[in-house]
Amino acid sequence: MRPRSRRGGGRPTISDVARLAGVGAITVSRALRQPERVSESLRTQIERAVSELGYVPDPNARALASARAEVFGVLVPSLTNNVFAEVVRGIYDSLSDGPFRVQLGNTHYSGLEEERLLQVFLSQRPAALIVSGIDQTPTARRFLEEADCPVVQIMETGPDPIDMMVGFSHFDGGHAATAHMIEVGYRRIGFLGARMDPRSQRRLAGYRAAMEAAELYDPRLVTTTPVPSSVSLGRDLFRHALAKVPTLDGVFCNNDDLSLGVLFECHRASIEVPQTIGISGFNDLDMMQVAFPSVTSVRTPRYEIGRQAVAMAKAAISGTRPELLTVDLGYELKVRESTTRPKS
Amino acid sequence: MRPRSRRGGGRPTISDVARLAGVGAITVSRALRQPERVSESLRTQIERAVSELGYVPDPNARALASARAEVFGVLVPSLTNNVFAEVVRGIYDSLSDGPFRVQLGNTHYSGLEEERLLQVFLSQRPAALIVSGIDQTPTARRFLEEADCPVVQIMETGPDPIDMMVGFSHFDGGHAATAHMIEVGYRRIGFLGARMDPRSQRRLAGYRAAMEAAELYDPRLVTTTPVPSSVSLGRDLFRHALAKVPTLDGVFCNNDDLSLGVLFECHRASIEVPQTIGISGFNDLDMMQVAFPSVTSVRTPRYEIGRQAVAMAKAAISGTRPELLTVDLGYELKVRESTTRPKS
DNA sequence: TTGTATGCGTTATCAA
DNA sequence: TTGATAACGCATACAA
Repeated sequence: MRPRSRRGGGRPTISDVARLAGVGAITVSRALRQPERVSESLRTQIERAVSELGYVPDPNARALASARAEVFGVLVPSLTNNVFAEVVRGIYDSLSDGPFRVQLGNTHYSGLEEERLLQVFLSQRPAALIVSGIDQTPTARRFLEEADCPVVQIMETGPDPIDMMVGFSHFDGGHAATAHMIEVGYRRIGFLGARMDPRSQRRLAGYRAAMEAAELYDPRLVTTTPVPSSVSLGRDLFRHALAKVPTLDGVFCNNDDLSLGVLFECHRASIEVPQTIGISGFNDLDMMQVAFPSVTSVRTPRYEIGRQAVAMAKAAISGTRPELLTVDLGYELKVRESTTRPKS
Repeated sequence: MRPRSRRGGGRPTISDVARLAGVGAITVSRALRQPERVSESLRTQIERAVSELGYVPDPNARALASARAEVFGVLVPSLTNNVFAEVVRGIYDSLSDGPFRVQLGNTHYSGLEEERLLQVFLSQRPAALIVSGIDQTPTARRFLEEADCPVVQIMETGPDPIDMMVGFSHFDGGHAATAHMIEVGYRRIGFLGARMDPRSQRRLAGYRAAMEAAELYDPRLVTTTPVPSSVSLGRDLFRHALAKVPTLDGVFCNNDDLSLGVLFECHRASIEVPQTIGISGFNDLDMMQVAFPSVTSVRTPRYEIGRQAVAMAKAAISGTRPELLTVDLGYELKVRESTTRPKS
């Protein structure tokens, strides 16, 4: 029985490995992190000793000694919103094979909460930070600028990046969906929006630009609420919109929860889709193509955003900063049955 | 300019605070963790020094010195499945006000992956571990038993807990939904199941028990696949089931993605719900009550499971182990339009 | 209630 | 290529 130290739980340490392999502790450390800088004979001995003892490095000690934790700090506004769940999944999938852990924070769409979490994250000296959106508070932005690690802003692209960016244009996405509806003949197209965070605002701006270009814009067509999005809210907003504008012949929804709510309400009220009302959504959840009628939506590359953000951060960590610091992954308008009708 | 140490990034340390406050470092340490054990005068001075310097404790150094990281390790099989996203949200919400961080791991429904992640997590000496399900591999179970921290198994309850448990009976939930459908007059009730993880299996067992009790069980009524669940898969499974058993008059779906797929397919194929086909789901996603027709489902307390798991772990950490080591949070059958029809 | 000495497990530094 | 030494920043043990 090897003697147990006073406080440790008796787990083998790097010294135990060194002793068993007959080398210095620092050589073990190197063999683990930069195998190519250790002679093959020693490396083999060390590997044997490691597996014999079942040695696992202590990440805390490692972080303390190297002044750098192998942690990616990730800040998202919601954990349950499928969009961010997919982003987070992309991040985890890209990180699972390496040494990096993930530190996830839920800002609840609050800038102050983001500041607070940033401070907590920073205290660990993370290897990289991934934050959602481009509208950080001045304080949060300062934290990020002084962070001494790669920073990736995700979901959107825009001018004046803190460091790196991966996303797409919400304005363009909103514009494309709206322009499509106009193109196929809808005229009184309402905008339904919940939460109205900065990205929702830009989708609305895209909608408005398209409507104004066609001289169809009417403020009464816009129905928004700061309330968090949900399917039931989609139903409610639609009812409001219809009450306000009985001649409504289409809706562009801020996201697919809302569009699903609209679809169900149309069924319930026997409103024909796409004949009487056309529906476009945003994000293109899996179910939109299965719905009946299938729902037109703007497909957003959320999983890919997570992967790309990690790839860029990893590159920056390893010294080779990506040539492109801002990556626009685009979107794709998926035209489906809910907006398929003869031009009128 | 205070002299910067060789490696540190120049952040103030506990010694800096101690010097400024004119006390020993250990007193600062105590003032931060156990304020009541430090005299009020010193405490005030220390607090002033802390905020003046902008001191934030280094969690890595703290973990190293105390042989205990303020981290909750959380293992879930999926990040995007709304059920687990809600559980995770409950966990984060319960932990956001304290010193604990969350270390999240995605096992992808793989026992081996769970073992691997457990080893990674354990290397940090977490304050507590929360794992999904009660069917850990023998190796994973051994890791957990030797973990030297509170362990909570979530989602299900069952005999032989490793330590603590929070969940509900999936068998009972499946039984209740099926019994309800039988009760209101459905006879040829199919079971649709995807993924078929252990919890799905137990829902199936509940279905089978109810069907057998009514002498309605027929193996041809059961349609399952190991493929991950999705709305489109619900549609496909339903088509298969209908092809196999044309007399089908109802389906109990393993989860609400599937039931939504069934609902849409019924719309598309002009199959009347609930008259021709009755539908029951599982989990009761928000949208089920908005769907048309609204869908009967078994409501599961997933957010609450996350909160309760954290509460129990916190209690155990602070020495006061909960009197009840296994908590059954139950479920609730929500009867809606999709199974509302006169008895036949 | 407060402080001193020491150790936590690892890596950076510098020399061999 | 390898190793001895000294941090890293904090908490434990023990003494005052």
